[in-house]
Amino acid sequence: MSATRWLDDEEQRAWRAFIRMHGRLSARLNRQLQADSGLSLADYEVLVQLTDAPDGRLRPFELQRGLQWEQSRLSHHLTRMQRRGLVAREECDEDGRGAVVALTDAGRRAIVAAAPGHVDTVRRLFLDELTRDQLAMLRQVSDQVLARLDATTEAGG
Amino acid sequence: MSATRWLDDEEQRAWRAFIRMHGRLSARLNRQLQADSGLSLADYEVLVQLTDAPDGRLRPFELQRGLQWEQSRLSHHLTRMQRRGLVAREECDEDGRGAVVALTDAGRRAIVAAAPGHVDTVRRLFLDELTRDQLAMLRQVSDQVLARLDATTEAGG
DNA sequence: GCGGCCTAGATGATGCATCATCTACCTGGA
DNA sequence: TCCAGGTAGATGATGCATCATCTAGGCCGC
Repeated sequence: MSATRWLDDEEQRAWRAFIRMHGRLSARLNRQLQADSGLSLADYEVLVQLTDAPDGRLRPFELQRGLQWEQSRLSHHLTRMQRRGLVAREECDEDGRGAVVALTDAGRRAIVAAAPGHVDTVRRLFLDELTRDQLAMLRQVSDQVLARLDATTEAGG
Repeated sequence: MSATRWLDDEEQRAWRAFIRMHGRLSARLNRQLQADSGLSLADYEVLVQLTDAPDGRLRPFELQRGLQWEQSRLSHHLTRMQRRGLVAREECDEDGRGAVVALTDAGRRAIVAAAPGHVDTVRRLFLDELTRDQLAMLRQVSDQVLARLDATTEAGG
């Protein structure tokens, strides 16, 4: 490796501010969700995916693609959500290896109850703080970085 | 609460892209650090703070302010780092309640070894992807949101 | 129709994050 | 001087994230 190019002042500040902002924001969102509806942000995201799916049913690997989670994280998380009655696991007819995850009534009720407060908090703490231009740029930046992440394999990075 | 203002299309996309980008980016950074130097991102940040401190020593509450972590997270984390020999806990002369966290030689060696690869990865996966304007915008947005987070108490939010 | 390889998913171990709670010490006022 | 409240920090329990590994069924060429 050649000599390290350390971060200059502006890079340093931007990078640290970004990391810290995300950390604190997600902590707050988590706390609000947890306190008001007993769901974690992770639960919420799983439930959103299932709600958007026809019949409230998805194969775990579809869920995985939608969430971009690690497979084992998803599997463990589903186990916990199943234990709490938010989702159910069913057998899959088309593929003997597979499973189907189904939103339960309790799961549907939970997300319906949680959504307004969560959306409101996202607005108050984040979206309302940004101009429309800033929002567009943020999306642009996020998409660029995501493309970069997709493009680089684990090797070296 | 009044009727929920749901997210419009652009808000939805920007918000989700942002969340996903951060999640995947930090996962990659963590893996790289872990694989190449056996440190987590959290370890790294603690070590950075200590390295920047005079004499490699800080009170836990100073560390906490620098990192903006929860107190108990920090305490647990220090316990683990202490067990691995990266930091040491000492008694505090000025304040009988307090402690002092000191960077050990092993800790110093660990971060010196880890830094180049980490900085390089941050560049390759993130900074190099952004224009200078985008970087400035990101910092601006992060600071705005952080100010918002500071301004709102836990109550309601 | 069976050997190798792939994909779908579960699981045990371990480290991490958070919550609630606890101890010990400091500080200011009656 | 003593007690009330506040600050510094540690700790046990619990849920979460990741790694390595495992099972089982699908798929393909021979």
